[in-house]
Amino acid sequence: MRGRSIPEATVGRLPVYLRALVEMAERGATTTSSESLAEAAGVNSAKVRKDLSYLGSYGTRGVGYDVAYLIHQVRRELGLTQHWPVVIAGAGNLGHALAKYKGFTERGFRIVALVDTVAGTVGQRIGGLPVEDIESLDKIARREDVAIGLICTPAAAAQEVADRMVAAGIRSILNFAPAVISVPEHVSVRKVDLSLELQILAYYEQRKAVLAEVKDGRATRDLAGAAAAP
Amino acid sequence: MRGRSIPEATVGRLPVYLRALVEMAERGATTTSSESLAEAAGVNSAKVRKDLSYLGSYGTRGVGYDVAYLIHQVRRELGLTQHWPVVIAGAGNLGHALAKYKGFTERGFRIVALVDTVAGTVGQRIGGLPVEDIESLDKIARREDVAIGLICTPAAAAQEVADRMVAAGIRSILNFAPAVISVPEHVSVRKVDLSLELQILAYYEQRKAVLAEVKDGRATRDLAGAAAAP
DNA sequence: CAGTGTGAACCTTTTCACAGCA
DNA sequence: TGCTGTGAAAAGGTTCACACTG
Repeated sequence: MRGRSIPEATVGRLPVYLRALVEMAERGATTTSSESLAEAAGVNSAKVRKDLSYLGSYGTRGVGYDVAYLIHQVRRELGLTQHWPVVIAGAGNLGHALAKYKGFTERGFRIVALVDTVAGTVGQRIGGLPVEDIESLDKIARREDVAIGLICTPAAAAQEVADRMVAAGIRSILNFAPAVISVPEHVSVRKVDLSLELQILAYYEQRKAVLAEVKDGRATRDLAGAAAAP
Repeated sequence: MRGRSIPEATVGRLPVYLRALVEMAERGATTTSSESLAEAAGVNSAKVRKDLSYLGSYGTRGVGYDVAYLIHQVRRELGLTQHWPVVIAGAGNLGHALAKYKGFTERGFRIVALVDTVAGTVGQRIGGLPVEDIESLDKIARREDVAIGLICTPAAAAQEVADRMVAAGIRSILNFAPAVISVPEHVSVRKVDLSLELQILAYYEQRKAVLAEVKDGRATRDLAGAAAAP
C-alpha cells in the first residue's frame, strides 16, 4: 500500500506487534506469519495483514514475513530509530515509579529530568536523577531537546504543568493526571487514566452479575430488555 | 433510550463525565448542559447527548441536566454504587505506586492485598499493607471476594499470575505488564501499556517532523514509497 | 426559546473472502 | 500449495441537523 498516514487504530497496534516480533526474534525465529503474529499480539490475522499492508508489502506470499526486516520497518515507521528524551513532571508515587521503569529506556525513551515544585520533592534523588525545580523546565527542555513530557502531578496542577511544557517547546504530552488538559493544536496529548480503567472493568463486572441473575431467572434489578446470551 | 448494553466507546467516556460532574458539584453547580459538560470532558456536545441518552432521558429540554441526579445515574450504570475489593500482584515500582495511589480509594476501589513471590518483596509493608506470598492469593481472593486484580509484574510472569488470578475466582484483570495474556471467556481483561503510549506519541512526533520538512520543501526522508530491500 | 433526544448521513474500523503470487 | 494483500461488505462510532418540549 504505502498511501501515507496510517489509521490511528493501526498505529495503536504497531507497538504490540513490535513487542511480539522482538520476542520472536529473541526466541530465534527468523520468519513468521500473520497467523502466528496475530496469536502473539492477541488479535486476528486479517487485522495483522491489513495493518502491515499500510507500511508496505513486506511479506512474501506463501511464506510469511521476515522477522528482523519487519522489526526494522515497524521501528522506522514508529520513529523508534531515533532516541527520544523525556521529562517527567511530578515526583510523587507515580512519577517515582515511572522514573525507575525499565521499559522506557529499553524502548529508546530516556528520562532526562524529573521536575517538581519546590514544596514537593525538589532535591531528592530518584533512580539516579535529581528532582529539579519546575522553574528549570524551560532550560532543561531546550538544552536536551525534549519533545515528550509526562504529567504525573495531581489533577489540580495538570493544566499549569501542561502550559509550562508547551511554553518549553514540548510537543507531545502523556498525561497521567486524572484531568482534561487543553493545549495548542500542534501539541499531541494522550492520557492514561488508571482509575478510569478500573471503572470500565467495574461496569462489565456488574453487567456480568446482572446477566447471571437474568439467566437464573431472578431478575432483581431493572433491565429494560436484556437478553441473556447462551 | 435504555435499550440495554451501552456501546464500548460510551462506557469508556462515562468515567470522564463522572469526574467532570463531580468537580462541578464540588464547585457548587446544580445544573449543567451538554455543552458545558462536553467542554469539561474534552469532547463535543453531540457526543455527550448521545452518550447520556444510552442511560436514559435524564435531561430537561431547554434546561439541561441536574448534576447530582446525573452523577447518581452514571455511578449506578458503572456499578460504582458498590465497593470493589482489588488485589495487586507484583510489588515492584509500579505495584508500589498503585498501592499508594489515592485515586483508587476515592472512587470505591479498595486495595485489599498486595502479593508477590517470596523471592520478591514478601514481608515488606507498603502503604499500610503487608506484601503477601502469591501462594495465598486464592485464600485472600475468596476471603475478601475480590473480583478485580491488577498485574504489575514483569512481562515474563504475567501469564502465570493471570492464571492464578483466574483460578482464585477473579473475573476482571487490569494488566500493566507489557505482555498479552490469555484468559477464559468469562474474564475481562484491559491493559495499560505505558511504553506503548510513548511509542504512539513518537509516531506522531516523527510525523510532525516529516510533514514540516515537506512543507519547507526539503523532503529529506523517503515519503513516496521507497523502501530498502531486505 | 434554549437545549435535549435522536433519526440520518458520514466516517472509521473490522471482518470476509478470494485473487494473485512466490 | 500456502499465505499475503486487498477490494467489498458489515459493523461500529461520530457528527449533523432539527423536531420536540419544558
